[in-house]
Amino acid sequence: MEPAFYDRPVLEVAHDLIGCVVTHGECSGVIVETEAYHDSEPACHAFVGLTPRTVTLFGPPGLAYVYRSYGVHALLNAVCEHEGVGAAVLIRALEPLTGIDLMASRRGIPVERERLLCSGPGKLTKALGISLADNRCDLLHGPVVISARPVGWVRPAISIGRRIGITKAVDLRWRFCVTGSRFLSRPAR
DNA sequence: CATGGGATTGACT
DNA sequence: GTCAATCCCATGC
Repeated sequence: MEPAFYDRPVLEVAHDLIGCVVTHGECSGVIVETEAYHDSEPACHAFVGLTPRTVTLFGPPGLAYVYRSYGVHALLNAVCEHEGVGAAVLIRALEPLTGIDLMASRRGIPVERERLLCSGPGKLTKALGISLADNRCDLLHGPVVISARPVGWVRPAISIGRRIGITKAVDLRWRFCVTGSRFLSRPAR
């Protein structure tokens, strides 16, 4: 992945991250679901402006923004657009690729339930062992790395719909999914 | 300094 | 379908 990849409109990056690979240690998976967030709309944490929590979102593109959701789950985002703009792509689901046994043990479910290992933003961070300690890590160099689409994922069919689990700006169609994937947090509509 | 609200999940009815 | 868990941090007094 080139550094300039993330220095683009967040909707383009959210679309183009579909099919790319997230790796942490021996575990990896293909991104099958993303959502875009931008400081111009109220569902984005950066909507409130520059605070200790949102400095990462306004920082340089290509860094990870990892935050705790509902006091329980760590959620992984890729910071986008120029420094000074608060925008990021939420990684919402992966199709498991490597380290599946370790993912299953971290998730506490059998490997046979592959479809459920990374089918949600909180599930995938738990499966890959990603935590708040990975906040602000460089996604080009790790520990959390996002790399380009592998063979067979060069032209994924992508469906677009509304974002999930939010109460503001609910009508924006800023969610991107691999059409027909069994690994989504929820089916595309 | 106290309060309240989540970019969720899993257990349960 | 409902609901609690659990913690960071923005906001307001």
